[in-house]
Amino acid sequence: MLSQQENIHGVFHSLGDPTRRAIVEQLSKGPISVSRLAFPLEITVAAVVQHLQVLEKSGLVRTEKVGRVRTCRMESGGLLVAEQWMNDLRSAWETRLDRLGDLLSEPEEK
Amino acid sequence: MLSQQENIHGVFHSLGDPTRRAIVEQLSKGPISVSRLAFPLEITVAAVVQHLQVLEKSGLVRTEKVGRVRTCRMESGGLLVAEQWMNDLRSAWETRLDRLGDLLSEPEEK
DNA sequence: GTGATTGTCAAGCGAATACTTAACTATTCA
DNA sequence: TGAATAGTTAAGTATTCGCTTGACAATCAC
Repeated sequence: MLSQQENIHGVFHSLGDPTRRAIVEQLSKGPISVSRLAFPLEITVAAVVQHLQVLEKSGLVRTEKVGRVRTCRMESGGLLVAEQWMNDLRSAWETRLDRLGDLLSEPEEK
Repeated sequence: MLSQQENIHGVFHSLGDPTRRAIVEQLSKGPISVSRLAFPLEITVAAVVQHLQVLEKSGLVRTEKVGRVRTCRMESGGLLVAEQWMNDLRSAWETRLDRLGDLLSEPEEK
C-alpha cells in the first residue's frame, strides 16, 4: 500500500507536466475514453496511455475497461493529497507570520 | 509581465521536484540563507541557487541579497496560483457530480 | 469469417533536468 | 592587506522524460 506521504511526490510530479494537467482538466468535465482524450491534445493514443499510467498511480485518475474502450475519470485521492500539502504549507507559513506580527505589535515586553 | 494563467506551469513544474518542495517547506518555517538551505539537503550551494532561480520565477519564493548573504523567504503569489487551479478543478468536478446526483434522484421527469 | 476500431506494449530518440566541479566575484573581518 | 566566507556562473554529465513508431491483441459490426 502507498502511504499518503509517499504519494505526494507522485501527485506533484504528475501535475508538473502540462499534458497531464490538460488531461485532468478534461476529466473534471466528465468521463471520457482514451482516444477521445488524445484527439484535442494532438498526441498519439500511446502517449496518452503512458500519461494515464502516471496519473492512475498517483491517484488523480481512475480508469475502467469495458469491451475495447477504456473510460477515464477523475479520482479524488490524488487531489486531496495535493490540497493537504498546500494547506499544511500555508498554515505553517501564516502562523509564523502571525507570531511575528504579535512580536512587532508588543515590543515593550521582554 | 507574466499572467497568472501562464504561471500555472511554472508553479506546478517547480513543485514537481522533491528538492524544490523541500526548499519551500523549509522556507515556510521562516527566512533562511542559501548555504543554510543547502546543508540539510546535502547538495552543493550551486545546485540550490539553480533551484532558487526556478522558484523565484514561479513566484513561490522571494530572495534579497544584503552584503554577501542572500536571504530567501516564501512568497504568496505562486502558492495562490496553484490553490486557485486546484479549486477550479475541484469545483468543476463536484458541480458535475451534483448535476449527476440530481438526475439520478429525479428519474421520473423527462 | 473480413475489416475497422480501440487500446497495449516495447524500443528508441531527442530534449530537458538535476546535479557536479571549478573558476570567479564580492563582502566581511582581523 | 590578506584570509575566510557567501554566493555566482559556466561547462559538462548522467539520468529522466515525453513522445513516436511499429507490431500486436481484443472487440465490434457487417
